Amino acid sequence: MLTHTEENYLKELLHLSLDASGNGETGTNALAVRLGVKPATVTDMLKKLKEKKLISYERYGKISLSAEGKMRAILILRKHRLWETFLYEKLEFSWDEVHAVAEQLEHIQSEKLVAHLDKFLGYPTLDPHGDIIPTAEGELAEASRRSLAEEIEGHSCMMVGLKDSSSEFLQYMDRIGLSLRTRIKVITRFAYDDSMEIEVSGRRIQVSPKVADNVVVVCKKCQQF
Amino acid sequence: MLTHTEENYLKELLHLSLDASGNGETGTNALAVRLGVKPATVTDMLKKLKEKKLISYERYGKISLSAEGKMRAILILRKHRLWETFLYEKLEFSWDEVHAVAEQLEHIQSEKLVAHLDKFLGYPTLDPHGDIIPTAEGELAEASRRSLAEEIEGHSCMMVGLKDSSSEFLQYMDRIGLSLRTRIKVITRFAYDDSMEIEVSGRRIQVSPKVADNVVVVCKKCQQF
DNA sequence: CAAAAAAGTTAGAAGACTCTAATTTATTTA
DNA sequence: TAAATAAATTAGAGTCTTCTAACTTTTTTG
Repeated sequence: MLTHTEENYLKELLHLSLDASGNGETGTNALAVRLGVKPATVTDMLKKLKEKKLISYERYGKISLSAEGKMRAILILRKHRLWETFLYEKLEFSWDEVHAVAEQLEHIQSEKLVAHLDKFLGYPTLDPHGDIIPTAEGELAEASRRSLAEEIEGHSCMMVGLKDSSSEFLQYMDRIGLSLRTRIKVITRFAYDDSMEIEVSGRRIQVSPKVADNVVVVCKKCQQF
Repeated sequence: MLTHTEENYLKELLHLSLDASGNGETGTNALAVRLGVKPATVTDMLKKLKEKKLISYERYGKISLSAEGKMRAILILRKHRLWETFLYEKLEFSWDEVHAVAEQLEHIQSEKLVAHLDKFLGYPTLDPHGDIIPTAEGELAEASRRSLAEEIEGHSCMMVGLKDSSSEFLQYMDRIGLSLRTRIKVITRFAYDDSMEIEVSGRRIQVSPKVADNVVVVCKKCQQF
C-alpha cells in the first residue's frame, strides 16, 4: 500500500520517462521541479522508494522505475485518465478543468471502483486530451495521429485537429457536430468512392473523402498501421 | 482548508451529535472509539480544532461543534451521501459496499465537482441507505418514515420496508419492480378510491390503497406532515 | 585539466498525526 | 463522603513529509 505522496513520485517518474523520449532515466532536480518540492526532499523519498524496490537508483546516479514501480505508476495514470474522461463526458467539466480534480481522484483506492467506472464510461481508450488510457493489465499503447481518411473500419478515435481551417469547412464541421475532442467511430468505408459512414455522439453521418482527409484524429496504435 | 483527518473528526462529531439524540455533546473516549484512535490522540486534535474555532470545548469538558464546524461537517456528509448515491445508482455497487469508498471520495476538494455530481444524479434527496442528503446550503432536513399511502402527490420517496411479508405480496412487489431502496415518485392520488399512480424506475404504475398501505417509505420531512 | 557551475546529498529541524505510559480530574458507588 | 473506577490529559517518542543550510560529487567549460 502506497501513500499519496509515494504515488505522486512514481507518477512523475513515469511522466518524465515518457516525455523525455529517452531511456526512461531522470535526475533528482527534474523530479523536484515536477513535484514542486526541493531536491533534498526528493533524495529522501528516493531512498524509501528504492527500499520498496519501486525504482532503481544509486547515490549521485540516475533514477528509473523498476518493473513493479512502472506497473504501479501506469495503474495510477489509468485512474487519472478514466476520471478525466468521467469529468469531461458525464459531469460537463471543460477539458482544461479535468486535470486538477483527477489529480485528487486518482488516489482513491478501490479496484472495483476503477473497473466499474471503466465499464460505466464504455471502456474508453482515449481521455479528453487524446491520451491513451492504459488497460487494467497495465498496458500502455502508443497514440497514433493521422487523418480520419486513413482510419480503418470499426475503430474508435477522437478528433484533435483540422488540416483545413477555412470558414466553410469550420461551418460544415459545426453542422455535423464535429468539434475538438469529439469521439468518432468508423462504421463503414465505401471502397467505391472512399467516403465513410461515421458515428458521432450516437448519430451516424456520411462524410466525403475530402472531409475525412481534412480531419485529424488520434487513436490507439494498432497492428494495421 | 482542512486536512482529511480534521474533516474526519468533524464528521464523527456530527454523527455523534445526531445519533445521541441528545444535546449534541460528546466525550473524548466516544470520539476515539468512532475514529479508531486512542483518547490521547483525540485530546491533541481537539486543541487544534478549538484553535480553529470549529468546536467548543474546555479541558475535561464536553465537546460540541461550533456553527462553523457543524456547517463544514454537514457539507462533508453531503459529499459522502452524494458519492454513495453515485456508486449505487451509476456504478452498480451494492448498498453495503458504498460506504467504504465514499469515505475516501468525501474528501475530494472541488465545489464544482459536488455541484455537477448533484446535477448529474438528478438532485437526489435520499442516499441508498434512505438517509437525507444535506443541501448545498448546509441544511439537513429530517427523514420521515411512513406508509406510501400517506405520501402526497408530487413527492419523491424511497421504499425501505414492507408491512406485509406474505409471499403473495412479495411476488407482487417483484412483478411491479419495487424492492428495497427503490425510488418512488407519487404522480397522482385518486381521491375516489385512494389508489395511486406512482413512478418507479421511469415506469408509471397504479397501486391500490391496500398495496400503498403496506409499503413503508422514507422521505424528506416537509411542512405538510 | 583545473576551476566553476550544476547536480545531488547529508544533517538538523519542523509540522501533522499517532502511539504508550504515567498522571490528573471527574464520576460512581459502597 | 471517601475510595474505587472511569474519563481525560500530559509527556515523550515515532513516522511521514517537508524544509534550509552546508557539504560532496559530477559535469561543464575556458
